[in-house]
Order: sequence, then C-alpha cells, then structure tokens
Amino acid sequence: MASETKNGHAETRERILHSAERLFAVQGFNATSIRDITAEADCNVAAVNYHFGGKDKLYIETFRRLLVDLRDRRITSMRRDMSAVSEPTLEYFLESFANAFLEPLVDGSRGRLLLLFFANEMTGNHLPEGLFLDEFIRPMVQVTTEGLEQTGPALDPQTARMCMMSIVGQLLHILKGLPFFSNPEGPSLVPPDLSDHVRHVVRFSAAGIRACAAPVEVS
Amino acid sequence: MASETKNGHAETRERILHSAERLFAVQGFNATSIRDITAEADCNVAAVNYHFGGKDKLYIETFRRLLVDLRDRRITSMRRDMSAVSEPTLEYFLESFANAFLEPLVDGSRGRLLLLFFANEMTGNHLPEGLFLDEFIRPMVQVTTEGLEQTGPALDPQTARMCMMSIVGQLLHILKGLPFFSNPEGPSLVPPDLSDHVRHVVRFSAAGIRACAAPVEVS
DNA sequence: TGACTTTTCAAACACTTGTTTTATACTGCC
DNA sequence: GGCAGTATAAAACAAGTGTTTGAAAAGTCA
Repeated sequence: MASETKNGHAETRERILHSAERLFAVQGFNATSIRDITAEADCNVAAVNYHFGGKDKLYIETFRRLLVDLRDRRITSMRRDMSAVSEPTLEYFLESFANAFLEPLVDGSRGRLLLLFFANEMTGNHLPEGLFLDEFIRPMVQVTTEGLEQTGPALDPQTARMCMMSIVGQLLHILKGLPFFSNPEGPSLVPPDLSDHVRHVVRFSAAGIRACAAPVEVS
Repeated sequence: MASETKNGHAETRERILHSAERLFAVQGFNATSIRDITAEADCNVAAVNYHFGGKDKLYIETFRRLLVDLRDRRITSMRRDMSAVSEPTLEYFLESFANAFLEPLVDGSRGRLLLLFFANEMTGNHLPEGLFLDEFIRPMVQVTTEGLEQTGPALDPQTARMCMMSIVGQLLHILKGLPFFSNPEGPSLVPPDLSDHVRHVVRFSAAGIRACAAPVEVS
C-alpha cells in the first residue's frame, strides 16, 4: 500500500526495520533504545512511533518477519530433499533435517541475527502469546513428523516427538556451544567444522531412534 | 569478616544478595533496577553501591555464588553415584549424569532461578570473561569424561566430547521445552513428567554412543 | 496552481536509570 | 564521656528512556 516504494519514498520504514533487525538481535529488546535504531537508520526518533506505533510493535514486526522467513526456508529445504529421492533412509532424513535446521542460522548475516534473536527472546518474552508456538513450532513439528514416519521405524507419537526433541536439542546446543568450545588457534575441544557435528548427530540419533523403537530389554 | 552476623547486624548485604538472586534471575540484568532490589530487600538504594560497589559487581557476585553451588552439587552427586556400585554400566552413568544435571535445576526455587539466570546470561554477557568456561564448564567436562571412559566403549577424545554435547543438548532442550510442550490440561505433545524424559535420553544416548564407537559402515 | 494528505523533524515531556553526596544513627574502644 | 569506623538513609544528580507535540517539508491529485 503506502509502503510500496513507488518513487524513492517510503524507505524510512524499511530502513528502520533493517536497523532494528540488527540491533534487537545483537543487544536485545531492553538494551536497544529507539534512539539507537533511528540513529543507525538516519531518521528522527518520532519516525518509529509514526510508522509502527511504538517500540513494542516494531519489535514484534521485526521478529515476525525473521520467523516466517526461517520457517519457510527450512520447510521448503526439507520438502525438496525428501522428494529428491524415491526411498529416503532414516540417515538421509536426519541429514536433511539437520541441514535445513542449521543452514538458515549460519549462512550470511541474517542467519546469525536470527540465532541471537532467539537467544534474547527466550527470556525477554516481548512477543504476543502463541505466535512462536503456532506460527513457527507447529508447522515444523508437522513436517518433521512426516519425515520420521516415512523413513524411521514405527514409533508411538510421543516417543517420536521426544526423539525429535533429542535431535533439535543437540543441534541447538551445537550452535550455541561451538563458538565456545572450538578454539580458532590451538587444539579445539571439538571439531570446529559444522559438518563434522552434523555427521555426528546423524549417526548418534539414527542409532538412538532405532533403539527407541526396539522393545525394552528387561534384565 | 565484617559480613558475619555477630549481632543482629550486617544482614542488609545478605538481604540484597537474596533479592538480587531472584530478580536478576527472573528479569535479567537490564530489566532489574537497583531500586527493584532495594525495595524488596527493604533498604536504601545507596546500600548496593556501599556493599558491592555498583550494580555490575552485585550481579557478578550473585551469579558466581549460584554457579559454584550448582557445579559442586552436580559433581558430588555424580561422584557419589559412580562410587556406589563396583561396575557401573553406561546406562547407569548416563542416568546418574542426567539426574545430577537436572536435579539442581528443578528442585526448589533456587534451582529454577539458576535456569533463568543461565538463559538471561546466555545473551547478556555481564560476566567477566572465562569465569563461565573455567570455573564451571571445564570441571564438569573433566568429571563426565571420566565417567564415560569408565563405562562406555572406547572413543577418541573428540568423539567423546561430541557425545557429551549431544547429551547436554538434549537435557537443556528438555528443560526449556518441557513447559512449552506439555499441556497441563488436555493431551500433551510429550510426557509431562521429567523422569520419562530422562529414561528416553538414557536409552537414546546409550545407543548413540555405542554407534559412535562402532566402525563406520561403508555402503 | 492550490488544497489535501503523508511524512519528517526538532523540541519538549514525563519518567526511570545508576551513582554520589550529605547527614544521621550505631558499633566497639579508650 | 569522646572518638574512631561502620552502616543506613534521604535527597539530589546527570544521563538516558519511550512518547508526544506542533510545525515544516514533501508528495499527491484535482
């Protein structure tokens, strides 16, 4: 509508969003002032209230954009992989999932922003209730459940979801911990390369899933 | 020294620490004002600067106490378990580790505070560099590596650490995600009981570890 | 052009922040 | 008693916060 850049205009709103994306991600909601944002966007402080109606609304708008982008990138990436072969194995599915999960978070600057955003939002709670779960988590659960049913052993639904939690937990922990544990100079505690970790998670988790499907051994 | 409560005195410092513990954990560093703290501790705003020399120093002192407590609780818990049986199995070690890891974070109010503290500090970065890694992570890595070597299959050091990352990642994700996924009323996506998740992680991870020890199958 | 809306801006507003100052009680000791 | 040193408190300080105001500028369309 009015925000279409028909001529050289309506770009202030875009510049604000762009700066807000970076600053909210890096510094978090509280630590980022409107004046920080408008200084970087090179506009007046009142512009935020004019275009978005307040700092809160700007934050939500910024986060939602990133969230929807991430979700769609992940889902299309997985669907593409899964329809690329006729009989995907469990290992194939896991690798596809791991890559779809990680890639948007590590490639380019936007991905890293998202990771920071998540970390900050985990505690800040500045989003409307349910947005995260309904618009982001559930669609992902849907797709991954399909992939697991298609390639893995028979699992009851709760066990399947716990397995997916195990995998997501591993991947998130790698993302957070890798810069911690991998020393650029000198010996690292863990391999510094992400692909090594993906390989590990695939092997580790494939075995874990199959073990969860097997009947429990009673000693 | 001076903070010993010889008579009814020197308790203001303690009250401040106690309130700060709760407020910093729940609200984070930035969102907690020293007026919040002193109001709850029922003393003057100047008391914080008098006893601790500023908000930053108070935060570090508060966090360090919680951190050291957690580390020691975990380590003694694991050492006790591991020396309680003569030939601990891998599953036994994993269960001991999972419980030692989780229990301090879920029992009583202090545990939950720690979890919140961690979540906030993950992004805030208000701690002196290295405190986290040197005084907290490394000692834990040391103990768990021992336990894994004692009970698990032979693993090269990097693989062993990646396996430990896999386990820690799962446990952390359960802690964060369980209140999310488990619906108090109505059907839950995952079991609402923590012990069910521990059982899952043990089984999942034992299989994963053994798979990482096995030679790679080349198709 | 001229009326009309949309956008931008400098300034001000009301409020909160961490910290410092100044003064008052309280302790133990001579 | 007087005198250190410690501890608490009320008030003020300087800086920063999100938001609002009122006017100027830019753009739109008859």
